[in-house]
Amino acid sequence: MLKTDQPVIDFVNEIKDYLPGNSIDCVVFGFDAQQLKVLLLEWKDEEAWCLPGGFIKISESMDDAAHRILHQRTSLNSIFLNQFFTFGSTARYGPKFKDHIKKTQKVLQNKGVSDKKTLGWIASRFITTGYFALVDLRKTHPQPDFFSETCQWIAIDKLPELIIDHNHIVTKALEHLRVQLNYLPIGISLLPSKFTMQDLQRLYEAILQKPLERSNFQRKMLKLGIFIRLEKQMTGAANKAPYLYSFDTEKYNQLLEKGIGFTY
Amino acid sequence: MLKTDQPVIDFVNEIKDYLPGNSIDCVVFGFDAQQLKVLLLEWKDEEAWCLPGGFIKISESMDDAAHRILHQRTSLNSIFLNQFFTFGSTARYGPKFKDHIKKTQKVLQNKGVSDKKTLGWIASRFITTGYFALVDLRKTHPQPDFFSETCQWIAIDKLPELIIDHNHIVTKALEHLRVQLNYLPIGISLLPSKFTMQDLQRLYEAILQKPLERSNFQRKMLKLGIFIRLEKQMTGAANKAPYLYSFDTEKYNQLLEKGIGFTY
DNA sequence: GCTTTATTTTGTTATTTTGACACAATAAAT
DNA sequence: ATTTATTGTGTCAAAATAACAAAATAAAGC
Repeated sequence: MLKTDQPVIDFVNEIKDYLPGNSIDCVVFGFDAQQLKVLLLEWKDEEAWCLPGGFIKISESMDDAAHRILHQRTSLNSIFLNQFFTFGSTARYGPKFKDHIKKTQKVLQNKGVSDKKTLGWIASRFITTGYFALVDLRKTHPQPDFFSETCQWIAIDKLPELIIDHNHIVTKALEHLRVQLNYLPIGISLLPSKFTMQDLQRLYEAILQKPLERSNFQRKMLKLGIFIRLEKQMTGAANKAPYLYSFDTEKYNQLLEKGIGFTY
Repeated sequence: MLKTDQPVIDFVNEIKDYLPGNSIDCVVFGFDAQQLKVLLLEWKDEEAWCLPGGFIKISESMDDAAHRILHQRTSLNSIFLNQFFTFGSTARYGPKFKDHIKKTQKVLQNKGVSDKKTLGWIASRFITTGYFALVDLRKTHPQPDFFSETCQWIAIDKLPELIIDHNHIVTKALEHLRVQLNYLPIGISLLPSKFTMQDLQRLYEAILQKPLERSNFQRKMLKLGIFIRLEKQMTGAANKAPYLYSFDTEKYNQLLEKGIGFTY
C-alpha cells in the first residue's frame, strides 16, 4: 500500500490544510446474494471497529472529501453517494468517546506520531456528516486505512459494536435508505449488470426486512418498463431457468426522478 | 428588545465559546390562508435578505443550537424542527460571498465591533447545516437579529434574492418537505387547531404546487381516521357551511410513524 | 425416452383504490 | 319561496392489489 493512500499521514503532516471540528463518515452498502452488507474497518490490536471516514481539506467541498475517502477505501471512482445526516450532538462525547480517543492516541504514538497539536486535534469535538454509498461489492478492492488492519464487508444484521456513535450512524443510514427507496438507484448500484428477478427481490427484501410475494413482485417490477430481458440463466438445477435482466438506464433514471410509485 | 436576545453580541464577547467553521440556517415554514411562507430577515441599510441563522456553542448540540436560534426569532419554544442537509460546497465562497462579508463587516464596524479576530472569524469558511421548521405563523412574534432591521413572513413564490446560497437552501428544504410529506406533521404544525378541509387541501396544494380534486381529497383524508369533527363554521356566505376539524393527535402520530400512505 | 422435481412465468379472480363527475344538502342573500 | 355558491356524499368505470392457481421448463432419476 502506498503512503499516499493513507490520508492520516497527509493529515499529520499538514493539519493546517484540514478544517478543524468537521469529519465525514461513510456507510457503504453492498449486496451479496442474500445479504445487505456494510464496509467496516477493524483495528486488530485495539479491538475496535469503525466506519470508513476522514476529514475535509480546506480547498475541498464536503462531497469531494467523501468521494476521495471512498475511493481510498474501495478503489471505486464513480460511486452513488448521498449525504444523509450530520451528527452534532454533545452526547457523542461520553465515556465511549474518551475510550476511543485513548486508543487513537495509542495507535498514533505506536506509529511515531507524538506532537501535541495532532494528539489534541484528534481529541476535540467533531461534527461528523454521514454519507451513504451504494456499490457493487464485487467491483471493490477494500483497503484498510492508517488506523486499521483490515477493511471488510460485514452483514448488516451481524454488525459488531462500533466506536463512538457509529452503530447509530448505520441505523440512521438504513432508515434513510428505506424511506427514500423509491427515489434511489438501489438496483442499478447494488446489483451486478445482469441479474434475475429473484436477485432483485432478495435485495428489496433485505432492505425492507420483510418477505414479498414472488409472482406479484415480478409482475409489478416488469410493468415499470425499466428492464431489458436477456438470455436465460441455466442454473444447473433440475427446474426452469430464470431470465436474466439488465436495467434500461435511461428509462430507469427518468422514472427515479418522479419517484418509482412502487408499493411493497 | 433585550440585549440577551441578540446572539451576535454574545458571540462577539465570547468567540471562544462557539465552534469555528460551523453554522446553522433555518427555513421556517408557515401557512397563511392560501400561501406557504418563509421567515426572512431584512438588512435595511445594506439591502440584503437572509434566513435566520446562528452559530453553535461548544457546550451545545446542533439541535439545541437550532432551537435556541428559532426561539430568539419566533418566541416559540416547542417547534417541529428537522435537520435536512449540510451545505459544504466550496462554491459557496464566490463573489456573492465576498460581497456579503463586506456588508457584514460594515454592519459590525457601524455597531462598534472592530477587533480583527471577530472580523476574521466571520469571513472564514463555514459549513452550514440547514434545518426546516413547521410553525403556526399566527403564534409567532418575529424578532430581527443583530444584523437585521425586520423579520417577516414572505410568500415562497415571491422570495427576494438572498445572501450567499440561501435561495438554494430554501429550494432544498422545500424538496425535502415534498419528499417526506407523508412522514411529517404538516397539518398539525402549520394549521391552527381548528380548520376546514379546504384549509387542509390548500396547504397540500401549496406544498405540492398542483391542484387536487376536492371531493376525493376530502374523502381520502377523512378515511385516515385522524380527525375529530367539530361544529360547523358559519362563514357568512350564501352557501353551505363547512365543518371544522381538529387532529386526533395520538392517532395522527401513530400514523406518521408508518408514514401516511396518501397518494395525491 | 418418460417421469419426477423444483422453480419460473403467466393466469385468474375477488377485493380495494383511484379518478372523474353527479347530485343532494344547506346557509345566506334576493 | 327562490336563487346562489359551496359542501358533503353518491356513483361508477378503470386500475391496482393480493392471494392463489396453473402452465412452462431445465435437469435428474429411472
